[in-house]
Amino acid sequence: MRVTICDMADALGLTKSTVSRALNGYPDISAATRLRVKRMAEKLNYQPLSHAQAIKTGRTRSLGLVLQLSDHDAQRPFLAEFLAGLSAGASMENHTLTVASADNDTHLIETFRNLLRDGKADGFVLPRVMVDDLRVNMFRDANVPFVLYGRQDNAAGCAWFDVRGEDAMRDAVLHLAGLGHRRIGFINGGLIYSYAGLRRKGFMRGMAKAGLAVAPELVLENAVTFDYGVFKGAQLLDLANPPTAIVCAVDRVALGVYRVAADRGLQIGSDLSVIAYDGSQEGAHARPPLTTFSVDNREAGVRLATLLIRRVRGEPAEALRETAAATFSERGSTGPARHTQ
Amino acid sequence: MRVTICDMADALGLTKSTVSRALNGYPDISAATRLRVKRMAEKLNYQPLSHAQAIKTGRTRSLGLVLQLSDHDAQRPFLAEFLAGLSAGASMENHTLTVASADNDTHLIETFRNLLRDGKADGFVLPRVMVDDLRVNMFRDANVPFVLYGRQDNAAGCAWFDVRGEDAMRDAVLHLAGLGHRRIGFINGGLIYSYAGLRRKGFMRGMAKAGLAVAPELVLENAVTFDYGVFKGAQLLDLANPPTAIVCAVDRVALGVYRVAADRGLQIGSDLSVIAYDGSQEGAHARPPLTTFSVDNREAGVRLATLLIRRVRGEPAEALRETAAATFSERGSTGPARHTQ
DNA sequence: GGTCTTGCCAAAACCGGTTTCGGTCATCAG
DNA sequence: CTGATGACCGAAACCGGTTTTGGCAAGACC
Repeated sequence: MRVTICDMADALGLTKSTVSRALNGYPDISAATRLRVKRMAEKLNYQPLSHAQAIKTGRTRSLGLVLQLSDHDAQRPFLAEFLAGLSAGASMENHTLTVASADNDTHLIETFRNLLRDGKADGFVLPRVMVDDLRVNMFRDANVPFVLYGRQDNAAGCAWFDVRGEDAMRDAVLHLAGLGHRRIGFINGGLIYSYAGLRRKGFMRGMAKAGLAVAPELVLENAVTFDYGVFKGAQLLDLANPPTAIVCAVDRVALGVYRVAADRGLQIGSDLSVIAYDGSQEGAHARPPLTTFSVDNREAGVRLATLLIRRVRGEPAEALRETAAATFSERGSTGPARHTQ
Repeated sequence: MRVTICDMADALGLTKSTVSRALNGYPDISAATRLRVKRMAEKLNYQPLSHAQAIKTGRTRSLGLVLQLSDHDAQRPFLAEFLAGLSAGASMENHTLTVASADNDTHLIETFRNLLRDGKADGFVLPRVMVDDLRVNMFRDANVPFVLYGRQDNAAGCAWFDVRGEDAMRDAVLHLAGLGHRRIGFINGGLIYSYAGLRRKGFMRGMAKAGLAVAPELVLENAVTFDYGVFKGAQLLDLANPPTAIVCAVDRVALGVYRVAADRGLQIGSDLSVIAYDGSQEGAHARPPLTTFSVDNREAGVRLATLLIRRVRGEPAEALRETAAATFSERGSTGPARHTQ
């Protein structure tokens, strides 16, 4: 049987109200009693029943995550790691993770509303932040705690964790420039996502730092899948003066570029250098293995969970913002530029 | 504000006890009153607060899923679809999905226990069923509702949904035999998992049905990843009399075989035929696209959720068993046998 | 030495439900 | 006409917590 607050009260010779207030840090409990209660809780392994608390407090110690199915599947391979991190971070603070899904926008807000109304989530983790994000606007107005995996220009009320993709893109350019590449192409991700703007900026900064001019025809946008990689890659390689290296904002797109290169008889690594971003398994198994910037999605999950819990507990959003660096995984898809034109 | 049972009672001129019993189908409520109450619930959009109910009933209308991180990552690409199905199936019956994770076996049972003790899950979905499964033994003894994604020999008390991998393996063999292949290799998945035995049996049945003898050196086991595919694939192709076709129990392994074939200058589809199982994206993007048996993991999630809910509601496990067929996705990695030796 | 705080805890109400226990009324048999 | 029977619903207790209110004793103040 579970040990209840009444068991605690009996064991201590106190009333349950005193036990409750001792555990919740009310000021009218003497330090001695508080300590005695906490010790006993430890000893009996007492954990208040979250949904019994919830009926008064409204909070169930659970974090919400809603998967958007309409979303292209680029995120999916990373989902397991991300979830593992989220649930691990949550359970560190005795929270749990509630996962729901929605297939379109109306269903999405309905799902959020139901989870909130039924107290299934005290706050939400919002992955794949968009430039103009429905969810952010909703929660900001409704004063619901949330934390972003990604950043937002309209930052008021937003807590977040993000990996600095812009730095990765910059470093990718610098790495390629160091190998002698001067015509470097860029295939960006989906412009609706907030990461895309950052990564383009990073690419630009890298080019500037390397003293290279950006040829507008070498900068493409909105590629998020393998098929888009094929399409945009062809666009670049079919230019009269094609790039000798391509930076992709997303691993899968780079694999599309691999395909195009193969079709044209180009060897990745010698004829064409490619650097991408994500650190996916598929990239590691590609041939040659894809040089990329790896993102630790598990750690991201852990960070996001702890940030969200602190947010739920009332800390201001502005104090809950973290970023981390991606780690460069040099694997073999880059090489020195053939001809420095 | 939420509408509570008291609001309902007021609106109806009844007491909350009557409202509660009417909604829960107690027999001492007249049909007329019951109808009136249900109509009003509809009208006011009344939903009992699950954690308020839980404090008496012990059930929160939530399904549990614990991710095992120690597990190799073969399942991960499918996780998103699977989760989407689970949460969709759950929400169809007004349930939610609680996801946790564990990195080893002791942590695993502790995680399950905590979720149960805190009423975070009324029952569990158990993916990746093993031949000798700790979780199954635990829950069977403790009388905790659960449902398997996979089957169990020791079937007592087990409800399940599964895709008939054995039929797929059989059909794979028959397809290859139809193309003239006579030396057909088989690379099975992890023997600790219950699916492996079934798939081997399916392969054997296919061979028998095609009138082909099984060469023991052509049947390998325990390959679950790309790297294993490389290893076992090499083992087969380095034989003095190598197979002209290989059936793989897992897509990723087939991709390893692709690699080995490429290293030996063999064209997949003409020099070597390959059929696998899973229906992964990576397989579809491989070159040539991998012929495989696709599994609808989303649908599996939906089915499992509904089965588990019925199990929680008290239906006997034996009545809650379903299987489905995988769908053959012919994509280009098979071809007629070169030489019928 | 009486009153006024203050510190500390008990008592009781409450949260939104479920469940047990009675009580009323119509019906029906004797 | 009376007593028993059932159908139906209200009253109240309960679940495991939180929060408000109340009260007592010790110390501070004048």
